Amino acid sequence: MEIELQIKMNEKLFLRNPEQSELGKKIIMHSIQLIHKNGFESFTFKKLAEDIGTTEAGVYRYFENKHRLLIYVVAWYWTWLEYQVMYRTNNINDPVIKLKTIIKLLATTVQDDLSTSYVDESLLHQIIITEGSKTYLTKRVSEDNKDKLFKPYKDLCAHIAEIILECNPNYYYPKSLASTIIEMAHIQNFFKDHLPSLTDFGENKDEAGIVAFLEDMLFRVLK
Amino acid sequence: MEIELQIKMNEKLFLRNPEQSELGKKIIMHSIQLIHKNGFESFTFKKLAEDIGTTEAGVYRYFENKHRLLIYVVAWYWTWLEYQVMYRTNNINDPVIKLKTIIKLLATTVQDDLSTSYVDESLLHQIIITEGSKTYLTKRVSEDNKDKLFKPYKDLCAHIAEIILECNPNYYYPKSLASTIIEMAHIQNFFKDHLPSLTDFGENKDEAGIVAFLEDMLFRVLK
DNA sequence: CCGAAAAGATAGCATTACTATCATTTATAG
DNA sequence: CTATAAATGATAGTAATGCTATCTTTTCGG
Repeated sequence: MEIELQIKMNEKLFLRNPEQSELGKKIIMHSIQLIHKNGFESFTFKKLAEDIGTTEAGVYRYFENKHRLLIYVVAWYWTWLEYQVMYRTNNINDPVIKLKTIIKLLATTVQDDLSTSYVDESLLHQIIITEGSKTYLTKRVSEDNKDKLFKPYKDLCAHIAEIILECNPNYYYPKSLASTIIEMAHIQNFFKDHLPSLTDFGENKDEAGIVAFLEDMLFRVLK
Repeated sequence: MEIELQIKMNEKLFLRNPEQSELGKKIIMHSIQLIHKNGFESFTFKKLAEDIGTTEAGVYRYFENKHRLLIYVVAWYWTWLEYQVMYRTNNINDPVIKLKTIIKLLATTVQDDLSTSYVDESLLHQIIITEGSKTYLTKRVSEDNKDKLFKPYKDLCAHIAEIILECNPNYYYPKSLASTIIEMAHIQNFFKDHLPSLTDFGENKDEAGIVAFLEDMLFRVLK
């Protein structure tokens, strides 16, 4: 039996639900490819439409603008990752093992999850690393936050903070430590590939060093 | 005697040196104000020119484009901060006190330094928090890095890494820990103000909580 | 098979991100 | 003090971007 993983997205993120039509899924799929390839700055609805074989107006029927689309795919990723976290830490009691699992999920290139046919999670992971913070580093952040556009990220952060408290109930900054781990899993990855002198990891090495660094940091802090 | 602090900038950052003319200084000053006010995305050379009372073409004579101008002001800030760090940790022997001083400089709203007349460092600090990472989160990062545009940031990071090693010569990830402290000083500030549930600091509180969190983290890691 | 919804096709418009040109002002060297 | 080079101002123009509008055709559900 094949199982399609359906992720329910905040309705404010789109004008028409892209999961409910072929064109919508194409928009998501090709957006991920194009943003990954050329970066978010040079990504336009015109180029996307040409890539898909539809028109600019067609894309605008699904998303208000490219920033909303970015928030959509990023929120999709966080929701998917939260699901992965739940799935893989289910039945585990030791919070230390849970946290190690989470760090690996955050910092390691995910393999494409076949149960979500039109989303390539490994490309998406790269997009999150480079473009993820651009979703909130705007003048609109407070309005977007009121519309709950960042809820998946915040949920994951809260979830990690809880496990941190399981590990050490007296630790004073669980949420900041959680957001630090999340952000650093990405930033250290970016630095490793593009500005390696800001890290202790060689450029050609894989993410194992980052995982080791984050684990070391996290568990030293939680002692 | 008045002392003007002159910061020598990488020549690749500009077409004509903005420090050497009135118009150039106005460009820097008003850029900082405009980017701070409306955000980098809505900042254009047209608006800047109108603000100053010159023309778009006039601004283009100094900077290739707005991204270069952003890198310029961000690099300026890092150079200036490195100077502050040197100045304030000079004569201090204890690396713990040095690191505490640095954390305070990184995370706390700086007061406007009068020895740099056309730059408002407190506005600049806010810009670094919100826009700083956009300087390198691009497809051009490697070319820009080859042109040494990020050298001031990297120098500061290396400097902090050295002090970390003074603190604990056996610590294995000094550079990654340094970049983590730098980045988190900003990101936790942004989260505190705009997405407070990702932190343990109330929105109306000052940066003292962030300083405490970073110190706690850093010295637990370095034990 | 009908009506509604979605998609396609095309047009248009204000803004952005530049480049080019030429006239005028300002600085500076002889 | 003038010649002249450099910097600035003024204006124009162009391709791309970020949309909105409208009208037609296709698709789909009842």
